[in-house]
Amino acid sequence: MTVNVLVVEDEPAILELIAVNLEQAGLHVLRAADAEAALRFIGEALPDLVLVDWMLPGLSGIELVRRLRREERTRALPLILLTARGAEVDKVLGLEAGADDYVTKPFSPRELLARIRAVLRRRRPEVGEEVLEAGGLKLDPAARRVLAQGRVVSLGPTEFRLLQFLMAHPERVHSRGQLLDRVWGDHVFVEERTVDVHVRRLRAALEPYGLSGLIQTVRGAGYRFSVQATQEA
Amino acid sequence: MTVNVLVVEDEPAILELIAVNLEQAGLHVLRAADAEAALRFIGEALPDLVLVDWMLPGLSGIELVRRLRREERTRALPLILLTARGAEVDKVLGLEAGADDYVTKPFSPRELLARIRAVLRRRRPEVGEEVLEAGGLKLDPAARRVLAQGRVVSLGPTEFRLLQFLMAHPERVHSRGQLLDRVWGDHVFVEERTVDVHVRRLRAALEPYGLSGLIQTVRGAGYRFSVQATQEA
DNA sequence: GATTTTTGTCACGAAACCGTCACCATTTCG
DNA sequence: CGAAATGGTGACGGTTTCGTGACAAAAATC
Repeated sequence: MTVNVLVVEDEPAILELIAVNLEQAGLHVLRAADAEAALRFIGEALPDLVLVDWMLPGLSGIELVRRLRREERTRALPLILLTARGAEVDKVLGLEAGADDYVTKPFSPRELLARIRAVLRRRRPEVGEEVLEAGGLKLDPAARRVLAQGRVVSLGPTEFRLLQFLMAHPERVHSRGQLLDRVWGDHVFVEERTVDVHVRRLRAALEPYGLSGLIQTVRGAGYRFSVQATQEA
Repeated sequence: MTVNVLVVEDEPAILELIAVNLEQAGLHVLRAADAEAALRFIGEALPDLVLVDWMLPGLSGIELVRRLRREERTRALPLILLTARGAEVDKVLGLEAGADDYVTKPFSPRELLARIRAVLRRRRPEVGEEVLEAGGLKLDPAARRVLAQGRVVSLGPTEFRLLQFLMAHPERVHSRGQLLDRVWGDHVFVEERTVDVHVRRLRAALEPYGLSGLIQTVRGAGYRFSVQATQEA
């Protein structure tokens, strides 16, 4: 899960300083020297977060923030403003314009990273929060807990996500490729057979509770979560 | 220090009337036409006070109040409800939902301002005044005291707040990031692993009283306060 | 101002988890 | 029937994650 951060800063030295720090922390850094370039970048692909310097040639940082907040597509884009000194006015203006946070220069790399993390996690996902219940199984995403016949089932993170996806799309065959995309993520490179192993682990975890046959193999196609029995005689 | 007031009102004329009055009194006014917009505003930056109209399109004012009171972050946010006429039912409902005060339309600017000042003066002491009790534990925020099986447990301030938050939101996994935001505060920058250490200290403090397993680790996700046992088989 | 408590960070080790492979059983099809 | 394809299964090394004890800085207390 790489995080893309767009840094908008006209001073090359500072830009590189920031970029190196962020990249050391495992973030992927996109660079823009002014607001126009930033807008072009964002127009092509939405980054996960934008770091904007307050003072920019041409369109100022605060104007950039306002522009981004006006557009529907970029309204929820996390923004952090870099303000020069402890100019209180700027901070207030910046936050009012719609920035999620501000960092005053000079700043420590740690502070910057901490703020970035804070802003990134503040976005509330709220997707897939509903409790799934089927065939004697109850999966609660908020509690990250699975109950089989009312008893707690211990699952690893991947098995949990796999079961969650299968239960969310029951009575439907999913190919190994689809499962890799939806459960592991589109960008990961793992063998398709890995899915088999996780299915096996999932089955093994459910089997002690008398729940077998819920996850069915469809030869040549993939796997399916089904409450209905598959008796074909 | 300027006071930010968020006014939630769908009638543009009334909204402007209120806004002009408040701004003349030196307050800074943020405007929202409905509850959804208000939630977005509040999500970005907490105002000092929120003025909510009772009648709103979509999510009603009272629903907005309830939502805000449910969330830990906005629990202490001062709220004033604008009710139509002297409908006694509405007043009671509004106050029960968690509003700090109500103002009936039509109102004089002086009255509104007076109420605002009054509410701001007696700002809520702290989040969560209620006594929490679960799994042999009893946490009293007012007394800042925790009882385990009736005996006093000695906890540091941070451990206390951590336990309070966990007990206030039980049976739910909280990531280290969320815990940092809500126990330490959004603008505190500490390592995520610090949460681990405090959880350990909390566990160590509870363990002498035979209370273990209350704070559970969910690998790859975070921690959970749960009364249900995790023992399988 | 000195002592005690609290707090954040780190290093280390244990445990859990993951991806891959080899091997075997079963099915499919020439 | 035999070969190829497909999926189940157990095991193994590498990585990630978490618990734990120690330590120094900061804060509170006396």
